[in-house]
Amino acid sequence: MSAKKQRSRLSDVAQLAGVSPATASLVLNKRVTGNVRIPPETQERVFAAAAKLGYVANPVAQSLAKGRNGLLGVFTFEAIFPITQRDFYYPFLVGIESAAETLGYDLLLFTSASTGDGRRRIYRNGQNRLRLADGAILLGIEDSKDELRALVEEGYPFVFVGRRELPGAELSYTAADYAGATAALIDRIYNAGHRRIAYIGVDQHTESALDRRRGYQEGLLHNGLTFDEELMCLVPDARFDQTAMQKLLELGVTAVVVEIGPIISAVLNACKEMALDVPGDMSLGVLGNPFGDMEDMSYFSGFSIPREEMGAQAVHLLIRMLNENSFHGPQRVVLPCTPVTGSTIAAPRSRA
Amino acid sequence: MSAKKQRSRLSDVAQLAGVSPATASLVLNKRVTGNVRIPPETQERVFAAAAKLGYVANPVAQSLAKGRNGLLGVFTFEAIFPITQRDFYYPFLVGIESAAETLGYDLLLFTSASTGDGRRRIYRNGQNRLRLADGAILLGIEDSKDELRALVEEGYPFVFVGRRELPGAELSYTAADYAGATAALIDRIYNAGHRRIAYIGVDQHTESALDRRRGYQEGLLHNGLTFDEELMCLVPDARFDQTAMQKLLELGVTAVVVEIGPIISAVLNACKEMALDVPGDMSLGVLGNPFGDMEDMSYFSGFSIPREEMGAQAVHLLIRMLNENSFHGPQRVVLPCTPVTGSTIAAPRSRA
DNA sequence: CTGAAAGCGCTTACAG
DNA sequence: CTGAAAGCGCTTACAG
Repeated sequence: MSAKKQRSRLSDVAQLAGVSPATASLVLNKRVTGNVRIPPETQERVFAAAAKLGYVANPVAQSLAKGRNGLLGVFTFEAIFPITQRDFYYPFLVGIESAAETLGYDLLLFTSASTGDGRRRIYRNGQNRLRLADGAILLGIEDSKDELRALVEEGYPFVFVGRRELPGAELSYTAADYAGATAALIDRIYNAGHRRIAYIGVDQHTESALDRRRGYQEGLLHNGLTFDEELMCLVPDARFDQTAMQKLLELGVTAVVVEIGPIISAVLNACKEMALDVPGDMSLGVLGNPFGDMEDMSYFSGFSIPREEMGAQAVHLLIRMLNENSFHGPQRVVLPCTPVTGSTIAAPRSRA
Repeated sequence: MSAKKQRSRLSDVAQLAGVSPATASLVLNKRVTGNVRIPPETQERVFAAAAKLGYVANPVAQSLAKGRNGLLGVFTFEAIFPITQRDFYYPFLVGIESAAETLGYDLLLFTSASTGDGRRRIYRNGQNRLRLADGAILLGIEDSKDELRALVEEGYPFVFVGRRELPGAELSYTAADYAGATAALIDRIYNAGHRRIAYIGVDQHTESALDRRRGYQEGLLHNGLTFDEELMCLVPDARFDQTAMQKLLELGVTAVVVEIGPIISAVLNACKEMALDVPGDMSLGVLGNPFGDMEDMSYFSGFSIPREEMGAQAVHLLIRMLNENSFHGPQRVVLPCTPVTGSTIAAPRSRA
């Protein structure tokens, strides 16, 4: 086995071709346009020398000299390929990868930033490792607002997949229009004949949850219904049980909209245990498509989240930001969700 | 919005602390051990200066100076996050990611190398883009032997996930022991009472297919059965039909082992159409677990491929190669497969 | 104990 | 048309 060959450098090529490194660089990077004019025969010599030496530019050196390297970072606050919830990042990554491929960028996955507890950190002893890439796409549920804020303050270009708001520091993101989609779902439920529509969610206040709740209220208002605090049902964990359902029934509820996640199972279980037929006795709207769900054959009525598109748009946004010379403020894209017909919404048995 | 802040450099920190860049570098990188001795108060000043300026080292410059960058490349010959066959790379990536995380490396996904036809190339106009990373993990079905050979000749450190043989150029890989697992499966089928065991596969000659066929022959021999050319059934695409099955029955076959892929469905269909009970009339061994299959609840009897482990071991191997100063020849790891009991192997109805 | 200097391998104005 | 030079931001022997 031969020892590792000594890699040839630009200067080797230049020397062999009898030109300066500057000229070799120009030729090899095809910058011979406009004011720069190198005789074809000189160019030939450079190309021949490069070919003969098997020359390949050192991308790290190029990065340092040029100030950018064509790398797009991907940072997730949780392991990117989880074994348990394997579908979580997948659709986003499909979109990210395909956009990166189209635009000719490579992806840098930050996997080294483990904290040992399953979470990941952007800053490690003050160092922002993301800077290895020209900019980054961030994803994750358990994001750290502190780190995001530091990133914004540092002026590092990044796009979050999902709406994220930081008091006092605005960031760029691609998001799904949960509010609009939820309001539209309320419309559908209203049009099916329902007048008492409850909201069931978890006791958490992420941006996307807030959007859904806002959409719920807007949907009610829009249809001339009044928002009833008692119908807004936020439970810790997925603790929705028969008691809770009984209370809703007594309040005249004939339809519920439910956030995605384990809470859906809890609601279905409660219905089953109480012998409530879905959608006969209780219509059910789901506020997003569960992960891994094939939207075209979904049992649940609701809407699907454009996850791939969110990923792809994040890449486009980021690259646009990188190509701008000056900072134009945070960039945002809000994408519509697709209604999913499903079979869990029907007319109420008896109109209120 | 404030304009992007001017990033502070090491020299800024050094100046503010009243030391040379060299000293600042030493302190910041915690290289003050052994012969290097810097008074605590000086160190304090450096740290204070760095904190005050919000200094973050430029990883690109560090890479250039150090000669390596802590990046592990991941190159797939097909899109890494396929929409259709979404499970293909997934288990490997789980292993790769988790090993990279453990060992503190970041992953560089080469997504820019599209050829437009769904395939990807390592070399683009002579440039090996993989060199952005210190070394790379390669995966893929439709690998290009030419590119692999060029990579070996170039001395670029890489590990293939899956056995790959190149005449005249040896490469490093992690593989599953298909031969051993197949032979062991033949043992199980033999022990269930079968004496005429056919092999059904596709008309392709990948390394892993050859391994399985070799294992089949070894398994037969090992049990005192003779290899019968007629029982080796290699069909183009997944074209296994009733005619083919009929022929096997006439040859006295009571059990078949089948390569993974669409061919399994073809075999099952043929059985169904001919009203052959599995495993009553025909026992079935599957040579690997289909992608996305949960091995602990598999219907199919056979074995499962240690895909995650293959990915993780590839990372370990690669890093070992990178840390060696001299080249020690190709590194290889062959991992055992896990038997899967399943319910498609039973005693033949009538012993031959 | 710490600084000056060279070097990592490129690119990019700037001269001529 | 092309070269010499400076510079990208670090690290690492080498002196002292």
